[in-house]
Amino acid sequence: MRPVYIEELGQHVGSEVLIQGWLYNKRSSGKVRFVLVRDGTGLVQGVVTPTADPAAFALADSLPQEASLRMGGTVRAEPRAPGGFEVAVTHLEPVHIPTAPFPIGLKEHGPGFLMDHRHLWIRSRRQTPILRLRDAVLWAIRSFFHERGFVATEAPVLVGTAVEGTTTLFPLDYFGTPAYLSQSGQLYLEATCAALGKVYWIGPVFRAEKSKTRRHLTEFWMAEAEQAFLDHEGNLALQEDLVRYVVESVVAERPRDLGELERDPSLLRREVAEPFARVTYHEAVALVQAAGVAMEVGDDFGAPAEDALSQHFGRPVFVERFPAAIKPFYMKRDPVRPDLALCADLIAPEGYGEIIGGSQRVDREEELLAQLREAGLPEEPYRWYLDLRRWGAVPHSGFGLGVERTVQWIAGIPHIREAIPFPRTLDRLYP
RNA sequence: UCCCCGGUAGCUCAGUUGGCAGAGCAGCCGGCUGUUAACCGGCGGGCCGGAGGUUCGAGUCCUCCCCGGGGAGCCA
Repeated sequence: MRPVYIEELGQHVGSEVLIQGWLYNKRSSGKVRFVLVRDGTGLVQGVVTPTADPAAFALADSLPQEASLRMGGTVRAEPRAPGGFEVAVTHLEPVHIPTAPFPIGLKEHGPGFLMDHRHLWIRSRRQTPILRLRDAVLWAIRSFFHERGFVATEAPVLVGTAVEGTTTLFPLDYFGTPAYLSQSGQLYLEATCAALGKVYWIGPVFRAEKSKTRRHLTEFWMAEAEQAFLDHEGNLALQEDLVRYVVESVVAERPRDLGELERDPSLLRREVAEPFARVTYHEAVALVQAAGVAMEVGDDFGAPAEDALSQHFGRPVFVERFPAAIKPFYMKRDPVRPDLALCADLIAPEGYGEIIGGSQRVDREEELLAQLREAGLPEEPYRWYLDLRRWGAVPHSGFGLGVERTVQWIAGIPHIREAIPFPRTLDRLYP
C-alpha cells in the first residue's frame, strides 16, 4: 500500500492507500469503529468493522488518543465523513502507544493549562491551521521581496547598542562585555542597503518591556526592508504593495485553513481591495478625539485610539508625519515642517493594531549627530552608523512588519500567543 | 509598575445564609452495525493555592503571601 497524505486523498478514491499519523479521536456504534487520524496535512476518518479485519477492530477499541499508527484501506467518497472522504480500513498497525492519557482533551481547557502544554497543544485542530497560515505569510513576504529584486540579507541578533535608546533590551554577558539581544535589524539594513541597493530580512527580535496584553510578545519576528534612493512616498507604496500581496496570496493559497478557523476570506479581500486609507498624525488625533477616546496632540496612539482608527476606516490605514519628538532619532524630518518626522505607522483593520512602522532615514551626518544629541544618546557606539553618512549618503527608507500581528489579523485570532509555535511572554519561558 | 478577575478531582467548572465535597469530560469495566466534541449503564478519583485569624463549626468571612488570566502604559 502506498503512503499518502490526507490532503491528497481526493486523488486516490477507489484505490488502496496507507495513512501514517496520529489518532485524533475515535467513536463507535455497535459493530463499527470510527478512527479519526491526523497526519499534519488534514484529518480523515477510518471505518473499521470486525468482518474486514478482526485484529484491527480489536485494536481500534484499545488505541488511546494520540497513538501513532499506520492505517491502510480503500479510499471512498462519503458525504457523512468529515472532509468528504473516508478509508475503509483493512490494516491497522500501532507505531507507538501512549504511556499515559493525552493531557489535551477534546473539551475546553483554560489558557494557563494550554500554555503549559504548548508542545502538545500545537497538535490540536485549531492550532495547526494557524501555523500553516504563518508559513504562508512568511513565504508570501519572501516571494514578494524576491520578485521585486530585494536581496535577503541578515542583521545580527547579538548587538552592542540599542537601536532606539528608549526601548528596554535584554542584557547579556558577551565574554565580559555588556551586550543585548537585538530589538530591530534596521540600523544594519541601512548599511547593507548601501551595499546591495534593496535588502530585507526576516528574523527574531526581542523586547524586554513588561507588556501584558494580547498583542505583545517578548520574542517576535519582524520582516524588515530597506531601499536606497527610496523616499517617504515610495516607502508607503512599497508597504501597501507588500501587505496587499501577502493577504491576497494567503487567501488564494490557504482557503482550507482559513475555513477551519471560520475566517471569512472575502472580508480579507475587501479590506485590501481599495487603496489603503491615509491620514496625518494630526488628522488621526482629531478622528480619535471625535470618536470619544481621550488623547492629545503629542501623545502616541494607545490601543483604544488604534481601535477607533481601525473601526473608522475598515481597511488598513497609514498614520504619517508624527511629531519628531515622540519618534526615534534616525527618522528624517519633514523639510516643510521640521517638527514632524517623515514616518508612518500602518494600522490593521478590525482592531489588530499597528503592523508596520517605517520612515525615511536621516541621510546627512550633521543632521544625524544633532538628532543623536537631542535624544541624549552617546555618539561613540553609533560611529559605524554615522559612517554610512560619510561615504555616499543617499536618501533611503525602510520599515518593519510585525509577522505575528499580521498572522493574527489574517487568521482572525484574538491572542498573539497563538500566532507563533512557542510564544515568549512576560512570565512564560516554558515550554 | 498599576488596575480588574480568578485558583475546588488529571481537565472544565458548580458549590445556597458558615452546617456530610459535587457534575461533565478524561481513565477503567460493560452495551449499541454510520458515529460527527457520538450516546447509554457502572466504578475509582480531593492538602478546596499557601500561612495566619474569626467561629461550636470555614471551600464559603477577614488579613497577608504565591500563582494564573485580562487590561493599561510601551511598542511591531
